[in-house]
Amino acid sequence: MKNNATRDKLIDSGAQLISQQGYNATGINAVLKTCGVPKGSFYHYFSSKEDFGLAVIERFANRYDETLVALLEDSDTPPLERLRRYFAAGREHMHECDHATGCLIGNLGQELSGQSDTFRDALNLVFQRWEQRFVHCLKDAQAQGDIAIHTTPEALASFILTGWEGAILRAKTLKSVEPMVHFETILFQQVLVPSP
Amino acid sequence: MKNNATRDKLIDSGAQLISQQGYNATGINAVLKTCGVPKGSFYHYFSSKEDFGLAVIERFANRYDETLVALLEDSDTPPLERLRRYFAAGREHMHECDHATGCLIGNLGQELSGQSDTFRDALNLVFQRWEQRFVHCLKDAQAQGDIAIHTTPEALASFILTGWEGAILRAKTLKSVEPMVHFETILFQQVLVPSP
DNA sequence: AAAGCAATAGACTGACTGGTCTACTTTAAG
DNA sequence: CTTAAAGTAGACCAGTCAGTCTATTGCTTT
Repeated sequence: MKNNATRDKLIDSGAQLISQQGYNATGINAVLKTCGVPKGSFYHYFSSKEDFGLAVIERFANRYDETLVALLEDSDTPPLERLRRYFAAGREHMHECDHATGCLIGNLGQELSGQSDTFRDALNLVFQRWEQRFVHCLKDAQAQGDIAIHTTPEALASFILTGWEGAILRAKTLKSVEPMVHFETILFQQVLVPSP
Repeated sequence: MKNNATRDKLIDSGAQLISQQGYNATGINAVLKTCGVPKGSFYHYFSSKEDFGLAVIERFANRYDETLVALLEDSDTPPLERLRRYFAAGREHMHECDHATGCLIGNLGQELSGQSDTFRDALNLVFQRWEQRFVHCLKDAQAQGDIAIHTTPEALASFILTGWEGAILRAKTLKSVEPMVHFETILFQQVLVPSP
């Protein structure tokens, strides 16, 4: 059986370093140093750095999906309020990391999707899963008459995800959540509105 | 005086490689190889890789600003039509680079703004310049009664820039301009509309 | 023609990269 | 108790990294 303790330590340290510095800028030795694991163990659990990177993505995506479900599929809360909470959580995270980390998947998507098709596919799947969560929430909002959807729920979900990711990117370079606030304001004021 | 020919070759090759692979993944030797310049010349014109990277950003920003002015401040064209053309040009570029390159400033913003404050400042200034171009165009549209601005032109410009950058990122991972189309559609359908 | 500087040229350096290799220790099964 | 496998440990490898160094070329100014 797999001893998950060491493996998990590697993935956690890796996720942290890669979030901060990016994939290419993060060396395996740096990961080993921060969690005190020798190199022999690393290549016992992972066949290569790419393999390791994919494991980091998978772990992050799975954990994040849990919080996403908790926020966006909470049937006790009105759909638009769920979205509000999702954005608030994102803003809070941005503060916590001092506007430096942002979104791991977004970061890696930017850095690696032109570099490796394997990574691009993996990241694309994560994004698609997220979009589906949005679609579900938007359909709920539509069903309850809270919003009118002039295109398709899928297109609107894409709009929200891309807009949010872009706002996170801009917040990093600006070191301020202001772009995230602007996005949210205009989104709720003009896009997520009921039919007139 | 500066011999600009060699320096320009270095910057152009660098911009191309960095666009494709990112900053950290692009080695100086690779740049030298693609344009047949010896290392002595590189360190004659640039004091370090960071200095070189900043020159690449500056060159790209200046060139891009020209096309931005040509598109967004063309007073012969209605403001919203100018925006349409801007988006169309972005989509075309995305096709040309096979959905791999995207936006150099966005890429570097993602990769470097957590890594170096010098880079972050430089990239932030470029984004701010772009936003000002949008602000100008949006004010024109407002003055002509084409759109109603419920927040401020600055907030709306931020919204458009971040949404567009996010759509480019998503287009890269999806290898399709679909997210860019969705963004444009919903933007013109629900955000850039006249007062009712 | 001589001097001086801008620019070219590329061998070289120490540090670091991802990855391999062998040796050792621990755990579990028969 | 024996044995095999899982996991730990880190020295080591070839290659690459950004950056330095010295030597040489070419042009300009005197």
